[in-house]
Parts: sequence; C-alpha cells; structure tokens
Amino acid sequence: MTTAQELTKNQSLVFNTLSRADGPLSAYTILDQLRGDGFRAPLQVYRALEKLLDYGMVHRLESINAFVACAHPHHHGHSHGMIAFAICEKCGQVSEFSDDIITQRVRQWTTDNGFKQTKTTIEIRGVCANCGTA
Amino acid sequence: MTTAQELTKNQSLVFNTLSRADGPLSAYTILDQLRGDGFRAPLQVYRALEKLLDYGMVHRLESINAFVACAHPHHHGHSHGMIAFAICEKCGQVSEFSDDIITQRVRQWTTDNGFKQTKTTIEIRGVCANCGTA
DNA sequence: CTCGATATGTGATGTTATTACATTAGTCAA
DNA sequence: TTGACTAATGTAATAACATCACATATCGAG
Repeated sequence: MTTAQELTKNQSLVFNTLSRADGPLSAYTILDQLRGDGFRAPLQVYRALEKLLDYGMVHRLESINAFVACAHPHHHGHSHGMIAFAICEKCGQVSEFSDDIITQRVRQWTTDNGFKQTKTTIEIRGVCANCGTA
Repeated sequence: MTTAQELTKNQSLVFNTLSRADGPLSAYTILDQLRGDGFRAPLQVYRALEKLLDYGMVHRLESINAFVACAHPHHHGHSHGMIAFAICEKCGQVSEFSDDIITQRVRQWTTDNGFKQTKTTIEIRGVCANCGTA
C-alpha cells in the first residue's frame, strides 16, 4: 500500500462522493453522481478507485461489487490486521472491524501451508441490529 | 441449505464440469464447455449453479466471480463452520478449510453487535506453496 | 387426466470492468 | 527553454458477469 498523498481532481471527486454516501456505492453509481462534474466514462471512476484502494482510503466489497470509504481514515489504524466487513442487506450499512485472533488464525493456516497471502477478504452478510429489530 | 437430492440433467452437467475441473470456473467457461451438450444460454448455467449452491455441492468465490465443486462433498462436513478459501493467483488452485476459532470469533462479533449473519465469505488470495517455490 | 410446481429454452437486457489509443499536464535534467 | 519522461485524463469500444421476461416442457400428487 502506497502512502497517501495529495489527491488529484478525479480522485478527490470520487473520494468525496464515497465519503458523503451513507453506504457502499457501485462504480457506476459514483459515475452517475459525478456526471455534473464532467465524468463521462467508467474508467474515470475505476482509475480513481484504483489509487484510493492503493492508498488504503477506500475498500472494495467483493461480495457486492461496491466500494466504501475507509471507516478509520486517520491512523490507518488496524491496517496490519485483516479487516472484516459486516454488510446489512436491508439498509446497506457497512461495519468495519478487525480481530487479532482471526488475523492470527489465518496467518497460522497460510504459514502452515506455505501460502503467501496478498489480500484477504472477510465479508459477513446479513441484517444489522437496527434493521433486525424494526 | 436444502438437502441434496437427485440432480436434474442440467444440474448434473454443470456439477460434473466443475468436478472435473482442477480449479474454479466462471459461469461462462462452464457454458462454453457445455455447448456440445446443448447449452446455449447463461441462464442454463446460472440456474443449475443456484441449486447446486443451495445443496452445498458448489461454492461461489466472490472475489473472482467463479465457482468450484465443494472439496468435502461426502459428510457435508464442516458445514456448521464458516469455510475459508485460499486461492492461488498463479495456478488457480483453491484450498478449502474451516477453522473453529475463526467461526467463533465471527459469531462473537455478530452476537455482540446484534447482527444476524446469513452468509460469510472468507477468501485469501495469494500464491500457493507449489507456485511460490517454483 | 389435470393441476400445480419445478425445470428448461431463448432472446433481450442490465450491470460491472477492461482494453486500446489519443491527449494533456507536471517534473526534472541538460 | 527544450526535450524526455511519467502520471493523469478523455473517449469509444468491447469484454465479462448476471438477470429479466416470457414461452414451453416435464413430472408427481390427487
């Protein structure tokens, strides 16, 4: 992960769009929201996302093909552990958390099996507390 | 998860294709391999996959949009725990494993946060032992 | 047999992501 | 300043993944 730096115009636009959103957005949703700012093609979004992912400012949710602004932007906090996401299928809210034991157990398996991990995805889908009680 | 039963023609064709493959296949790759058996449209594959997933005979790898036959078909073994997948980005081989501690830690989080999980994805991407030493 | 449920066939369409190529803007050294 | 290099951008086309809508067929229960 490259360290963050001054964002370019397109990167800022995409990042601000994700930050303002109250849940994950698809690349094409971002595109639509940025048409007024001159965006015309998917690639403008995907290229910005690629950098933002690289800087650790944005996460990709593989199970729903969507992107969210990182919930822990400042200290790039638990960045040494794996990040897990709980995604509510009712309201779309995403909770981000990190668990050292899980990280450790995954590392244990990869070590035992000679597997060099580059990226790990942990995504829990279901219904959040708010939606569950409603 | 519904319990497995006699598979229909299309379901068998799709399942056999996945079983013979030495790695995950995309829906469209399956389609291409089954053209000789009369398959003409993606939906024929997706419909069969849907059932096979439901029966627990096949897994979907969210991070690569592909499907694999379950590696533990007989006892539907660790089916109470979450299944993790290690996917080699060099050779495509997938290792399937289950870890009680991870399952427990995830359940801990969901319990603490009132989140009702329906499906959990754990996918480790990287390079397997074989490819790493080569 | 007839009804209902499940499975299938087929075309069109929707959604997500990348390729290819041209252009623009910034940096740095000679 | 010029030239050369690198990063960022613009645009069209296409590839890859998935679903909708509607018609037809198959099969078991009553």
